[in-house]
Amino acid sequence: MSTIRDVSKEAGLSIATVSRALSAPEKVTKESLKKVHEAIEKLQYRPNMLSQKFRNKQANAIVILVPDIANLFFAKVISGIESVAQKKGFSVLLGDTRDSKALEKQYINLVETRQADGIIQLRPYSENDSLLPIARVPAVNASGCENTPYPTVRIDNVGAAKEVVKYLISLGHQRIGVITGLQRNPHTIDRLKGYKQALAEANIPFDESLLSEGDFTLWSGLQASEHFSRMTNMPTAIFCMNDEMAIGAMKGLKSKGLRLPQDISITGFDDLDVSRYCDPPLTTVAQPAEKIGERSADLLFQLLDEQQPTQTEYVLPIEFIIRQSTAPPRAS
Amino acid sequence: MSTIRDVSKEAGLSIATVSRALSAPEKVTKESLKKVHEAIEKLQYRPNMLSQKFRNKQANAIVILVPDIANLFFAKVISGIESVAQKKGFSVLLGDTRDSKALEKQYINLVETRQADGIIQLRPYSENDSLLPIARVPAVNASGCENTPYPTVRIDNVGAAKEVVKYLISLGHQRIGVITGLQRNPHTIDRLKGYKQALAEANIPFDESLLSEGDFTLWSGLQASEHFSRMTNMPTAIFCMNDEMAIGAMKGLKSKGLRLPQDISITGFDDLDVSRYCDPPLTTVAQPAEKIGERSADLLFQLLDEQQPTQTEYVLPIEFIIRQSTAPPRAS
DNA sequence: ACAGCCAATGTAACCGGTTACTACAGATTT
DNA sequence: AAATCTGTAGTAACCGGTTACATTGGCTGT
Repeated sequence: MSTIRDVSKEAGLSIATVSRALSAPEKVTKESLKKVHEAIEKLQYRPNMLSQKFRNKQANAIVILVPDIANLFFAKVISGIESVAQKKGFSVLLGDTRDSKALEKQYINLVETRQADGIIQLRPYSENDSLLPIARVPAVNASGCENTPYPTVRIDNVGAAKEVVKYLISLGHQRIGVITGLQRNPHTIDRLKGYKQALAEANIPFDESLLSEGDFTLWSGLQASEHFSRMTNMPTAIFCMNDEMAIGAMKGLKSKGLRLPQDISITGFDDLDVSRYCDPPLTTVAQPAEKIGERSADLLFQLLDEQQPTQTEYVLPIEFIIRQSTAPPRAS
Repeated sequence: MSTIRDVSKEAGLSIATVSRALSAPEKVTKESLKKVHEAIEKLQYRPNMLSQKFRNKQANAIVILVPDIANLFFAKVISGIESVAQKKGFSVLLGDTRDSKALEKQYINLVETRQADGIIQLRPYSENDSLLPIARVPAVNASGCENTPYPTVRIDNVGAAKEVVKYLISLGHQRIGVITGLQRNPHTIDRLKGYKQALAEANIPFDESLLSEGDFTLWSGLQASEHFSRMTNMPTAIFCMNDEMAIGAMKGLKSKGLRLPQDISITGFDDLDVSRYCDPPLTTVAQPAEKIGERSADLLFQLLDEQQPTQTEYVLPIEFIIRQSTAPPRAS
C-alpha cells in the first residue's frame, strides 16, 4: 500500500504539494499536478481516509438508527436521508437496531467515539425508554411523535388518525374497532388519541372492548381479527394502526367468511406498496416518507454546521387515500 | 473533548499506562487501574476510535452491498451477517445500492480507502455488469449464482427451480407458465435453467409463449398475469421466480375471476412472511437466508484473517414448502 | 539595480492513539 | 553480597495525512 510519501518521492515533489494537488489543485501548477497524477497512477495510490478523518477530526458520516430495516416505510425515509447526505459528501451508516437498546447504544457509541458525526433516530421517543438525547451527540428524530425533547421531523399522528376515523363515521359507522400497536408505543398513543377525539366529536362513547392490541406485525393483525370475529356485536369497521396489521386482519376476516368491505370496513396506516394490491385495495394514510428523510437530514446538517438550527420541529402533511376497503355499513 | 494525555495528567501516570489500562488491564497494577478509571470518569473521556483505527490500520468494519433494503429476504441475510460481525467486534455498514453501479462503487471505495476491511455483496454476479472482484478488496458474494469468480455462499437455484417445476408436473400440469425476473439477471438465468431441465426430463417441449418477463416486483407480477389471462390456451400453473411477483400475479388472476388453485396453480420463491398469509397461502421455496448471511460473514472473516480460506463456495440447502396455491389441474 | 510582492513549493509540527524499547525497584538465586 | 530475573511504568517513535509557516525565485515598479 503506497502512501502520500511514496507518491511525493515518485513525483519528485514534497508531500505538501501532493496533498495540495489532491485537495486544492488550484494552488499547484499544471506541471506539478501532472507529475502527481502520473505518480498516483503508477503507484495505484489511494489515500487513507482513516488518516484524513483522524487529522480533520471529522468522520463525514452519519448514523441512522432503524428499528427494522425490512420495513418499506423506513426504507423510503432512509432513501430521502441518503440523497441529502450524498450531496454533502457524507456516508450513511445504517444501524439495524431491531428495537434493542443495547444495539442502539452501540451505534450511538459510533458518534461518541467520533466514527460518525451525528445520528438520525427512526424510533419514536418515549420517556424512560429512549437513549437519546445525549450530550454532545447531535441527533434528529425522524417520524417521531409529539413532545420529543430533541429536534424532530414528523407527521401529525393524532390528526391523521382522527381524519381516518371521522371518515369512517361519515360513512355511517358507529361501532369502530381499532387494532393498535404495542400499548406503550408513542405512535399507538398518538393515534389512539386521534381515534378518541373523532369519536368524541361525533358523540360516540368510547368502548374499551373495541380495542385490540397488536405489535405492528401482520401476524398480530391476524390475531386481533380473531378477537373481533368472536364478538357477538362485531364492529362494522376497523381502524388499523398500520398497513401490515390491516392486511393480516383482512386475511383473518375473509377466512371467517366475511366480505370486505360489504360486511366490514378496514383502514390502514403508512400506504405500503402492497396495500394498493391487496384484496380489496386498502384505504390508508400515506406519510411523506422520503420528505421526512430529507428534512431530517437537512436538520441534522444544520445542527452539525451551526449550533442553533432555525427550527427544531417540522410537522409534514399526510395524504389520506381512500380505496376499496371501506364502505358504508350494511343496513342492519 | 479530553484525550488520553489529559487522562494521563489527571491520573498522574504516563499515556502508555493509560493506554494499557484500557487495552491490556492485566499489565497494570490495581492501583494504577483505579487512578485511570477515576480520571476517565472525572474527565468523561471517550477514546477517539478514528485515531485508534488509524494507528492499527484496521477499520473493524465490513460493508454489505444491498440492492434493496426494503426486501425481507435481504433483511434476513443481513441479520445473519450482523450476528457474526458482532461477535468479532466489527461494525456493519449497510450500503443501499438501489442497483446503481455508481453507488456500489462508492461503497467499495470505503474498503479501498481503508474505512472498511471487507465487503459482502448481495447482488448476484454477472459478467460485464459487476464491479467485484477487485484486487485488494476482500469480498464475498452472498446469495449469488453459479460461476461467481470470487468466494460465494448461495443456494442451488437451478435445482430449486427444477424441484418446484417437477412438483407441478407431478400434479399433472403440462402447460406451466413462468414469470421471470429481468432476462439478464443471473437468478433468472439459473432458475430458468432449472425450469427447462424439469420440462425436458418429463419430455414436455419448451414453449416460448409461456414465458413472461418481470422484474421481481409485485407490479410486474400483476402485469405478467395479464399476459397469461389473455392467452387462448392458458397455462394451468405458473412458476414465479419470487414471491412478490407471485402475489402480484395472484391478485391479477383473481381479478379475472379465476379461482386459485382450482383454475390455476401458482408457486413463488423466497418464502416471504406474507406468503403464508396471502389467499391462498403460497407454495414456495424457502432459502436459509439467515444461514447464508452467517456463512458469508464467516467466510469474509476467514479471508481477512488468513489469506487462504478452506473453501470458497458454499451451496446451502433450500426447503420446498407446499401450501394451498397449488393443486392438480382441472380435468379438461 | 534593487526593494517589494506574489505564487509555488518545501519543512516540519501536529492530530491521538499504540507499542517497542528502556529504566528501575524489589524479589530470587548463587 | 553480587548477579539475575520479573513486573510495572515511562519515553518517544510511529501511523499518513493536513497545514502553518518559511523559503525560493520570478516579476513589477521605480
